Amino acid sequence: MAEPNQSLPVDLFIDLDRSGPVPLYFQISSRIEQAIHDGTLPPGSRLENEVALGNRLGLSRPTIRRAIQELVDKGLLVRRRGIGTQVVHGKVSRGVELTSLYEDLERSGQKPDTRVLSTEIGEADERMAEELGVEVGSPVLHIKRLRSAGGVPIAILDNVLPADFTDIDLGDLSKHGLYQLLRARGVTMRVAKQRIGARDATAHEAGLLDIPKGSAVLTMSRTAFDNSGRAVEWGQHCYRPDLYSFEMTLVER
Amino acid sequence: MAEPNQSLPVDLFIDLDRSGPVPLYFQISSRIEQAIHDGTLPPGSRLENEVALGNRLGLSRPTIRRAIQELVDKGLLVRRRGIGTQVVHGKVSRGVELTSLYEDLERSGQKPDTRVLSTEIGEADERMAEELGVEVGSPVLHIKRLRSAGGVPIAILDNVLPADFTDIDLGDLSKHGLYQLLRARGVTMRVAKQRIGARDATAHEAGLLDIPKGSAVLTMSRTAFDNSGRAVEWGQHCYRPDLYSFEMTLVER
DNA sequence: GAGTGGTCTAGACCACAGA
DNA sequence: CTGTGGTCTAGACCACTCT
Repeated sequence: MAEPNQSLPVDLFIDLDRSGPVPLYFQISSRIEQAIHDGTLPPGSRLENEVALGNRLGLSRPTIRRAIQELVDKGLLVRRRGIGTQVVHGKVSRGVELTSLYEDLERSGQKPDTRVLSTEIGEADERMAEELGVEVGSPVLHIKRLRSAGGVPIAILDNVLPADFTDIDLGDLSKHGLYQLLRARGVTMRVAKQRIGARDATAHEAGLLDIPKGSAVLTMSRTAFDNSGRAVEWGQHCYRPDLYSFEMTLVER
Repeated sequence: MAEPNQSLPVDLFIDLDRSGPVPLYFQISSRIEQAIHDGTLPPGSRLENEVALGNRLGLSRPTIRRAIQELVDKGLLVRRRGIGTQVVHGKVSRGVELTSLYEDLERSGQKPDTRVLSTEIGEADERMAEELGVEVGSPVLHIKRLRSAGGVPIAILDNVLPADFTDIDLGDLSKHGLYQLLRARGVTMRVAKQRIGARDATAHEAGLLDIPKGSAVLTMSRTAFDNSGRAVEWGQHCYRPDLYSFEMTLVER
């Protein structure tokens, strides 16, 4: 009863698109992920071994391996040498991908809303210079926003951007996310380093977030880098802890 | 000045061990990581292209690719098609691997210390059953601990383990970490799903953590799975926010 | 011994960026 | 056009787990 299922065929492996832009390994991993989410591959069940899967699909083993590895990295599958590949137990099957309650609100029809508190072009102080990797005193764009959903305040967003972005269209900030605007300018985020913590809210923060003075806020500070490795944004955010949390999956490497 | 360095040779690629148990791609990625941390490869500098690197080291391209990919996943390198591979800017080079201030304390000589508050073998309630993937009413081991460093309380740890571990040696809990004990029993953690949040401390928690009643605590709840995909542990922890935070690196996939 | 994943090779063609 | 990373093939040998 420890290993309830033998290897499953998973018939849904027809119609691979070899000419389109979608990589084969991605097509495979998507199909397997779908099979896990809809219960075709229940928790604990074993996958076919890599070689057999490759033969049956007419693909080479490295391609199959990469497809499976994608799902191992996502925390959906577990592999053991000499044993095989199994689906992870737990309510993994659905809903665990969400990163925050904010997205829950967004999905449930609550429209996110942003109020720009202030924008200012100033000079980088020591801390900003360090975080962004620029010279002290170089021009930076400092943005403070209040993010709400369904009329309820959720987070205070404090961001600093290097000189290149001082000409950003500030009017768009109330309509689009900062990352959305940067992407529209051709910037693609690739790496972010962040720290999550907590502290008591200041009186000002408590007022903005509509919570009792001195109660807890969840904090996150993050520096993001684009695809050339250059710092693009440094943000210090604080969230209403009853409306926001961070969810993640860790995989042993 | 945007691209300050051309590709660097990085001479330190001799003495590869082809017979030992350490994979070649790991030997390569370790050497590159070392070169980044000691400044041989400064932020923004470009690596040699994959083919040239492979030829010079006498390795195939897939092996080189895998080595580089390891560091891309760690957030140390960034790749662009048609451009090349570059070292990420920022103080990335060192010190960002630490996961928490707790480890800072540990490194600075403050010995971590654990006090077992209570251990109890009980029946799984609905929540525990759901998190651990066991039947409601099945036996579970419930452990509560207080973790300190240098005599200062840092975290309250509340853990629930399934039936298999009810015979764990509870005396060891004050001397070793829970994960350490599980590993000694042959259990290897592979996947963990966790949620980080914040809230006001209860009076009881405030007393244990030696903080003012009602001030903020950082919370983390986690379910861990072993290499067969089975849930092994469910924990609900709360931390003193002035002594603990979570640091992580995100990479766009 | 049989079956599995882990590693590695030596090529190939393609998509994209820049001069 | 050249140079780069992204994908893919068709094999090979090894280490590990279980029977």
